[in-house]
Amino acid sequence: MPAAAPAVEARVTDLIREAIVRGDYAPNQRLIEADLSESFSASRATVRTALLELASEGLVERLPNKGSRVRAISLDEAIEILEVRIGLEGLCAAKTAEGLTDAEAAEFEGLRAAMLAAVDEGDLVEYARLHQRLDARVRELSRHATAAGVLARLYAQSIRYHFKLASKPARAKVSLLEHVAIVDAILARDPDAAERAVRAHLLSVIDALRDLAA
Amino acid sequence: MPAAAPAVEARVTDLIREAIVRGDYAPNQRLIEADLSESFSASRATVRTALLELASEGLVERLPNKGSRVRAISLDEAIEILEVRIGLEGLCAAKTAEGLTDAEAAEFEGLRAAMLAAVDEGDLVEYARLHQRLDARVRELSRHATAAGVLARLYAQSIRYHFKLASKPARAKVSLLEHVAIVDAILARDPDAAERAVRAHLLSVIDALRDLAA
DNA sequence: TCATCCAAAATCGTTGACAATTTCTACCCC
DNA sequence: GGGGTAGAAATTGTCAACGATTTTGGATGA
Repeated sequence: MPAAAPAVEARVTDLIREAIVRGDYAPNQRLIEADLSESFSASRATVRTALLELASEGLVERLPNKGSRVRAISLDEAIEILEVRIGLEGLCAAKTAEGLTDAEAAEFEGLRAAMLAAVDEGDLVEYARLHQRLDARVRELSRHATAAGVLARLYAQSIRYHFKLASKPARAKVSLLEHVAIVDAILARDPDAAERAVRAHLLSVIDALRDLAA
Repeated sequence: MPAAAPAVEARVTDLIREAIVRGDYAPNQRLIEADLSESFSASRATVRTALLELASEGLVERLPNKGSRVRAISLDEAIEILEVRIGLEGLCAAKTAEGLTDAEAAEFEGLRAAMLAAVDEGDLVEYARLHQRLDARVRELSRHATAAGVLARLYAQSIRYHFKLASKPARAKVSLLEHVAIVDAILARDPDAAERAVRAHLLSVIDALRDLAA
């Protein structure tokens, strides 16, 4: 049996999603089915399916009989997404703190040390990678499929704003302290403190985003 | 122009969704494209698109090369959904309390009176209708499209459990008090109190659901 | 009896073509 | 010259057919 090639459909969806997230297609740019069909050498129906899927993820906007376009996330929407994330990531952090195993605790200690080192060395890219990994692990270890699923979607939508924030050096120091507080609360196995720490962090991100716009 | 007939695609999606929510198709029942195609007299491609859409809403489960089935929401999942709703509905209630106009306040006072009357008369069906309307209005008036969108999806998924709870007469009295508390907090234009009231209510629903299973 | 294998049926995935709708363009009339 | 209009071009929506994959049922042999 040849190494189980993934369905074309799923593959095309991923390719288009990556292209959007990477910024190959500008916000509000029209996505014409026939063009994508040629670009990715897939049938138009396959592309159509992919666009449908991406529309449900919030990355693409579909107007009946008028085609698809890359959905532009406004600053207001980005803030809305962060507000929703307060509730969801707070929940995940609390659950993670509640059910933390010793092995998981060790992993978080490692991440905390690595984040501190990265910021100390001024390596913003590495720090961004690490704190994304921290967020992802908190979501996974919460074992809360519903919250994790919703968060994954929201995250993809607002990725553009993540880049903008991550490029501000002054932001890293604030962000670091907040993330350390989150890790500390989880390591203390204190669900309430973890939820509060997440809330504080995301409120701070909202403020930073507002400043960025002003 | 003739009253803008909706696209067949959207119509079929709605029909299948209603059939699932109404319970015409049992959980885990296989949904065969060819059969649905005949039932709704639409092409298989249209049905396929509809199933894809419903899968993204969480109502249908799609296994690659193995077809679609009505997704069965386990009790654990229903509880997860309620946990997520705490964060989201709490947010909506806070926003609604924050920006409440006098006209909206009058509407909530009317709903509160109607709910009290319905439970007093033992009309459980009317009470269920009213408190669903209350929830919906809180979502709408929060003007938080992101939270409202996520909530709409989660609500459709867990509708089966709503029915189960709504049919317990003893539950109505508890539920009524909690909803009155929510309305009171909103009318007082106190965001924090509204969020706490929503949290208390949903935690109580989680308990009730656990009892139901035991 | 039971496990194994193979063929046939059922079902999904993909494609190309056609129909319906929207958008663009050139033209005409005022 | 401006505005509206008919027709053409571009694009999406729908369909039926073909190919690929999975499941089913029964025949075979130990």
